[in-house]
Parts: sequence; structure tokens; C-alpha cells
Amino acid sequence: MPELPEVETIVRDLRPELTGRQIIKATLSHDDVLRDVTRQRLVRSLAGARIEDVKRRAKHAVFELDRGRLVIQPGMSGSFLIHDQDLTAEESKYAVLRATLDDGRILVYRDVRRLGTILLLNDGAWADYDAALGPEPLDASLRPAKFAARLGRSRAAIKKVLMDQRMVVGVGNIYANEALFAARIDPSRPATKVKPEEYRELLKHVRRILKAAITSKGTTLRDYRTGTGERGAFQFELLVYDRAGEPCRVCGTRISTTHEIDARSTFFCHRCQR
DNA sequence: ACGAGGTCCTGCGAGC
DNA sequence: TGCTCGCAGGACCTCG
Repeated sequence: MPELPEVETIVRDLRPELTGRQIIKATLSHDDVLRDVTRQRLVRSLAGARIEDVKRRAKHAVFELDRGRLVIQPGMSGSFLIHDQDLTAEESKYAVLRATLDDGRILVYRDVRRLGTILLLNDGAWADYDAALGPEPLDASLRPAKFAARLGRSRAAIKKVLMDQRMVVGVGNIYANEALFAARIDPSRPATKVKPEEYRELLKHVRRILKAAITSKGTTLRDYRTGTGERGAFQFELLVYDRAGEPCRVCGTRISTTHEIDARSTFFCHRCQR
């Protein structure tokens, strides 16, 4: 679920609530979301930690602590919410991580499918992790030529490459479909065959769409909620995603769908996108 | 070296 | 109604 706009929305909601707060106690309901950290170490490290800032990197929410970083990648169904009081049975069902704050509220990471991951990284480990991720698409220092050079090296389908977090971060299945439609590029085209001017257009539309989605607080298809529990609204602005068989907003041709690219659902207009 | 495909997990809707 | 199947916004791993 959460791609860049969704995680950005969550982080913007959480930051003012959490900055400066201290975690009194933390509990974890399932170990299978942990990566390179044991439950015992996570829980012990969080107890007493002060939250200095909350940031986003790629599709990760990064909680900067006075003792390292709690990094959560919400996967397909992860969400965050700050509760004022103890959780009801219903709210507890998918609560994976709970952190009780010094003001009595409880920060909860909820994840129905638990495909998300939780990491606890010191400065060195974070530097390595960060370095393995591609550039931020909204960072102005990512020039079109660099974008084209990075992606254009792969013979894989442009859609798969655009979603590869080592190439450029933050773009998932929804926004890859939307950006390729806007840039009029066939998602199955090998990235090596996409021309420099097309990469320029693609980057322009990736940026435009991600920014518009942030303005709309993300896309809620099912699980995604903002950091205050609201639904996003960008699902009403999607032009191709989940519109198989419906008319193209540009030319009226029926939108096509396939699973041939990386086994992910792809939506496109075979007339507009070449 | 790279691409294809399976894997992790639960819920939901479609179809029988 | 109740069951099975396929699919879901992500990313990792192994195999050939």
C-alpha cells in the first residue's frame, strides 16, 4: 500500500505529535516483521528512548531516536495511529507494535498482512541502508539526465525498473501505472529503449503525480489511512489504475490490464502509450 | 549478470 | 449459504 505520498502524509501527521516525546514502554505482537533485530533488543531499546524527529526516506517512516533509528517500512497494509487511550479488542487485533508515550498516548503500528518490516539501526547501519536506496524523485538534485542514465541501463520493462527502489525510490504500483500513462510510455517497453526526452517527461510526471497525491493525502483503496486515521483522496484522481475495461480519459479506448510485468497488475491505454 | 518466479501474511470478493 | 481460488498498494530470496 503505502508508496511515497502515503508515507509522506503519515510522517507529516506524526511528526508534530511525536517530536520531543519519550517512549516509556514498547510491546511487539509478532516477530515476523522484524529484520536484523530481536524482539528483546527492540523492546529494550525503545523503552526510555526520546523521539527527536520523524522523517521519510523512500517508503520508510524513520523515527530518529536519541539512540539510533526505528525504521518502519509499512509494506502493503501497514498504518500508524496515535491512540489517546488503551486499545479496544478490535483495535488490538492487528496492532503489531505499540509504544506508550510519556504523555500517556500510544503510538501504534498496525499491519494486517505483516508484509511490512521493522528495523532498528545505529548511525553506521542506517548509512549503509540509506546508501543502497536510489535517489528521492522529489529531490531537485535528481536531474533528468541522471534519472535516464540510472534507469536506462536495464533491459527490463520500464515499469519494473521505475518501481525498483535501487533505481529511484518511492514509486510503487499505483504511481508507476499513473506516471507511465501520463508520459505516454508503454509500461512493457525495455528501459533501454526509452529515449532521453521520454525520461525527462516521465520524471516530470512522476514528480507532478507524487506531489498531487501528497496534496490529496494519498490513495486509499482499502487499508491505507493517514497518520490521523483518515482516508486519502487521490483514488478519485487515478486515470488508469484499477480502471480495466473503462474508457481512457484521453482517447476513450478501453483501458487494458496485464500481469505480465513482474507479476504486478498493470493498467494502460494501448493507444495512448507506445 | 540478469530475469523469472516463489515466498512471506491475511482478508476479501468473485464464482461455483 | 459456504467453499475455494485468485488477487491485493511491497520487497526479498533462490534458481537457472
